Amino acid sequence: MDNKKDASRSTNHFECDHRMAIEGIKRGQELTNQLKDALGFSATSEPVSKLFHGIHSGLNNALSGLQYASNAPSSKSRESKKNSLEEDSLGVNLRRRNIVASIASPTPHYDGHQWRKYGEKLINNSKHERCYYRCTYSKELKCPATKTVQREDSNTDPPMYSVIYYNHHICNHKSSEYEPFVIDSTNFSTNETSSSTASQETASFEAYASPSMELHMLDEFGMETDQHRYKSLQD
DNA sequence: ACCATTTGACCCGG
DNA sequence: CCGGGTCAAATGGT
Repeated sequence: MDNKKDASRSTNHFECDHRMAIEGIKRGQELTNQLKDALGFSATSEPVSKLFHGIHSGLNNALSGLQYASNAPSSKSRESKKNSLEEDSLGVNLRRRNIVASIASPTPHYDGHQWRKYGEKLINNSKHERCYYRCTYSKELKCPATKTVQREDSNTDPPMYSVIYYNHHICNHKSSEYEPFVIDSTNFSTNETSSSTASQETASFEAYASPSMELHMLDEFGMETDQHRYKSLQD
């Protein structure tokens, strides 16, 4: 329409800074997760886990703020033959990718949402391919949430995957934005000892999760809950 | 037959 | 033009 590329010009160097800042924060998130893994059981003690929660919240807020600030509408004069899903009914641009969370996990699946794979790509300096998922309800409920999963190059015994979440879910939310979600788990010790034999899901663990807490939850409880489910998915 | 995944082509920004 | 993200027809499983 009438918005030209004027705004992007004046904030050009800011966008550059945003990029660097965002990269730095994402790096911080990854390292925080690695640190928590390295701490093992110690990381589950209340003061320490509160610290991690605080770190996650701070980083996540900073990330959200930066991404929101650098979210200025750019000149959209492109009109290709297939431009069907530029915007949905809510005006959400389905092609814009706003990072919501970035985690490293040995078990990137089953984070409380259903995903549908729509692509797979071998990335330049990576040994493994990156997989692209979108919310199962992206079509019915116009849910814009997507995620990418890529196995990291490091040959750790449980292979680690970098998971990046884009856009918040607008599906399946009932009353609160901070929806509690349930993960069934026998025992959720975060150290890697005796995790392979955990089998029957008898107990259920539930917790309230804020968006920043979600990072914490995903990484911390993803390990064992995913393990048996991952198998059933792959087999 | 239906639905999710696979996979090569296509799109698009840098 | 290249690299990363998405589309959509083909494929496979149930």
